[in-house]
Amino acid sequence: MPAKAARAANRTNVASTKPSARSGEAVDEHGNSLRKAFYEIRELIVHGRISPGSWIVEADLARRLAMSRTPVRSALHLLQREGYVLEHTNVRKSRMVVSPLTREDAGELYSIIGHVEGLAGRGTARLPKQRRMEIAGQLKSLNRQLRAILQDKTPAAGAIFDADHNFHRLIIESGAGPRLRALHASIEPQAERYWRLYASSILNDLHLSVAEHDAIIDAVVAGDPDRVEKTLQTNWENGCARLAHVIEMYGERGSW
Amino acid sequence: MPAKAARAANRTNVASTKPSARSGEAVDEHGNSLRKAFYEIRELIVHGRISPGSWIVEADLARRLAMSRTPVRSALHLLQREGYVLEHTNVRKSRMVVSPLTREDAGELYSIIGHVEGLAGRGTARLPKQRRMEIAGQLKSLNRQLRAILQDKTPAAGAIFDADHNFHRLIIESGAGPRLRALHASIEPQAERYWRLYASSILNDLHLSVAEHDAIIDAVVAGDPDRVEKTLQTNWENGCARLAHVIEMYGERGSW
DNA sequence: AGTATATATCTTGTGGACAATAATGTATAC
DNA sequence: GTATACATTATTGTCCACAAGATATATACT
Repeated sequence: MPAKAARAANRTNVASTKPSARSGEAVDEHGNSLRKAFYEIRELIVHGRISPGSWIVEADLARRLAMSRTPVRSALHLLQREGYVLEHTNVRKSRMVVSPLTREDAGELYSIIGHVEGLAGRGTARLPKQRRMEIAGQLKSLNRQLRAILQDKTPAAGAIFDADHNFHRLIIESGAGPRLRALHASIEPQAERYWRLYASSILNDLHLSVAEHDAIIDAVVAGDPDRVEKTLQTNWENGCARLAHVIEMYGERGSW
Repeated sequence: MPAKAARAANRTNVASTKPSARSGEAVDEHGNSLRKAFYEIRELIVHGRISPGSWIVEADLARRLAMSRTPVRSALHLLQREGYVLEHTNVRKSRMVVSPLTREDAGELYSIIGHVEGLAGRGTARLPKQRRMEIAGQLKSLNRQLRAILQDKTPAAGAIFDADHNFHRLIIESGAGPRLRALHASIEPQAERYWRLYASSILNDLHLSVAEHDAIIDAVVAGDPDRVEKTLQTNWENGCARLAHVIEMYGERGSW
């Protein structure tokens, strides 16, 4: 009776092979699996290591992340709620797939981000003048960086992304409250998915975005909430248009 | 495939003695616990049955909802990410509390909702004329309802809330894509928390909101995205101001 | 009494067992 | 050869046991 034996063994807690942390090792500490699962899976999706539209199996991910299904499962639910993953709508049994990348979705996503950042930008614009100048200085520096990278004959997509990302992040950090910040943090990486996939094709148009950044900086200096909001929205809107063009050319991913 | 072997061995399973569903009973079906937990807990929080700032214990909730801790736990994580619940930031051990209601949070929340709805409103404003007129008709009807209720000498807070809610929901449904809709669905109930708590004190000022609705309707009829967005934002902004006043008077809940 | 330490208790975090359901494959009847 | 019933496998959903951390309580010592 293997089953009974196994069960009994279980209960008496022979405990076998304790995973207890050894002396010096930087072992995964207890209590971080869910976080880890969330960020790692998100990373996998954002970086396209799991392709859009593909089929997710909890057990596979669990094995890959060297943990049990429990935290993986929770992480997937979080990711679902945030839009990284879709639930293939069978009643009472959720089949999860990586959200596909489509032109339509990109449009909605970008406009949401534009508005969220626009709202944050209003906050930034209302800061005291001194603080605003300080921020404008940093923004200028970041934009200079961006320009410099773009002038390279072989610009590294990663570096460009980081600079652009930092530019926008600075605005969020300085002008948004906790809620808005969380919202941005949950949505923004989804734009990165599109960026990464089509980056190479967008690079040529990127000087346009840099120019738009200048307009944003001017508006921050002026301390004009409406203008900051507007210029930010425009930046995302145009970014979306540039992206849409590329998607049109190369096709969507994972939607079939 | 070692997994397979293990599974096969497992399968001896004598077990039974099962809580299997009886013939006719409307037994809770397998596969809906998480959903149920999420909505029920959210409901408890929104309705104030668990007071703001109070201390959540997974096991208690699990007992209350007649299920195990697992789905409750997942639901709490979702609610945390959406802002209904806060993690008392001890590293690697999350103590969860119901988010307190504060003036500051209300401000941020309302402005986010205003902008989200504003964006949806832009979508509504861009619909073909015929559809817009149809929607405007329904909006007018809802606003008439609202006016009627307000004229009662003993207006029922619930009815008012529902009418107002439907008004805004119609705009979302008609003008927002799936992402924006989901976003709204996750944020909006949090405004309801404030509403429910301070409802009685706001009732007097509510005719102002009704007037603002008229401006929204006009803008929809005109098909002017900027104006629809603006009027919606104004509606929420003013709502927030009215609320802030009351919070100032009666104090915050759960922040100490 | 007051403080510090040990102990008990409560709560959360994770893994894994099992149950339920969907998908797939196989055999059988016709 | 096809279609239907049946068996098998793959995968998700829930529960429970136990471990790790906190918090509260009791005890010892000065």
